[in-house]
Amino acid sequence: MTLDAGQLDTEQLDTTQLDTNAEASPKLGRKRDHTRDPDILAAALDVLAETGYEGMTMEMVATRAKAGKATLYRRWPSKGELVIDAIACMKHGDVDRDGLPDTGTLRGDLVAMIKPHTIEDSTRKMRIMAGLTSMISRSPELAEAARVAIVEPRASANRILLQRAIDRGEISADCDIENLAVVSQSMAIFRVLVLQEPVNRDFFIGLIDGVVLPAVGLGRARS
Amino acid sequence: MTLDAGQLDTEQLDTTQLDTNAEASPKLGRKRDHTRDPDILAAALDVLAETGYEGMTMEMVATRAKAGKATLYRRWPSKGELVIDAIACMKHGDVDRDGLPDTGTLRGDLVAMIKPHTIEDSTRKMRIMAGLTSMISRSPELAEAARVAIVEPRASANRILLQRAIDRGEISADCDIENLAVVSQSMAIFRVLVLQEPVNRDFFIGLIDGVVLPAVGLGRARS
DNA sequence: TAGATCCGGAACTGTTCAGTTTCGTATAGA
DNA sequence: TCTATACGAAACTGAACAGTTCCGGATCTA
Repeated sequence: MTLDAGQLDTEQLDTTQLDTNAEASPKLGRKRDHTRDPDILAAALDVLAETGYEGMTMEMVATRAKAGKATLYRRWPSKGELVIDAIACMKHGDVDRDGLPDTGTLRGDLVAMIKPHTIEDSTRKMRIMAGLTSMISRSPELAEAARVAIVEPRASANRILLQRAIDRGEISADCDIENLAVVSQSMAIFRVLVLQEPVNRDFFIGLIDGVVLPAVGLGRARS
Repeated sequence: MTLDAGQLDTEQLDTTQLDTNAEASPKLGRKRDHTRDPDILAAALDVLAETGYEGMTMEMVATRAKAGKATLYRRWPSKGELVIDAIACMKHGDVDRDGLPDTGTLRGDLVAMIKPHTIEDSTRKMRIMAGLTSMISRSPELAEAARVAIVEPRASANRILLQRAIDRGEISADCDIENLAVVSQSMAIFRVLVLQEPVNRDFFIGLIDGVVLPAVGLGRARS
């Protein structure tokens, strides 16, 4: 069993090494770039999404990244740390207020969030999440990395949209922002993980019109 | 890797064997009871909840059930089938209409569903679910078994309560029953799996008052 | 071109675990 | 009591895989 990623006292080393290597020792025969890192991390995420943590082997990651296993271990001390790093380095999408849609209505904003790109991205993240679940309960670092990289970005976007709707007087100020901000993610993970059904545009629209908007006093339950 | 449970053409054999063994061959020196089955299945669920599918070893299950590994393999052809059987044989709680609370209000009914026993049971099921996720995407039988034993009972209970509320005119008939019936489960799994936070009475009450009731036109968003 | 360094590939080690086999024992029916 | 059978325990087999080691070639600097 590989509980190894569980209790690490060395997780500090990771970032430390990264910084050090990137800046120091320019005297040598070659830049100590770790040029292959992005390829390897991307490969790790791919394999993770496809096979899950337990099904993922270092061989698979190496092969997919056209690298040698040795290269992986030169850079990360274990499979667990590689995965944590891969999650942490995920490009965690749109968090900035100004990049968010602002259509004037909550429904407009929520619907505007559903772009093909977003659905694709979301599905991939759900799959990665699914692949992580067994490990998450054993590794606090991994749980935190996943929360920051996958859950928070979308949750905080939703929080902002809801708050704007409150500010403009569109919805009541005492609605349950915290829960509502993660409803769609929860339902999406449930759908992918448990029901094995696709998460598509219709699903999200149905959620907005059937749950979120009614829950803030807009939509069908009032009409 | 143990994808074994994936494509089985023999899952019929399971129940067939059960029935056959229970009734046939009373000629022998001992009833062919498979007396140890319940202990073993219970042990399997325990280990599953604690360590997940990948972490669970046949040794653990045998030890916990005070049985030998050989006994397990005499009864089930593989680890995958044992797990499927364990899930399928789970006592899937209150599904009958008459056992459900009927307090006269939707809120009363939903709150009445939250008994300490239910929370405990729910938490255990969430953990088992968490332990299954990696395998669910590879085994349709397992996915189906989990849906029937874990998801459906509660979802259909919620559907009934919502329908009753509609019938008595308490809530609008065009509310999104299908989605609302799985909101609390989705959020609970999300909370356990991803956020690693406890699922307790307050959480469920918060969900009822902050999401479900507002979404059907009752509760804070209307008041 | 020479020297240092990084990389990919491939062979290797050790462990874990699913599944098997064997054996001594307990038990229920004749 | 005798006999057939199910059982627990323990040893065993074989495969998969994390992590290591070694080497030959590529690439950059001087």
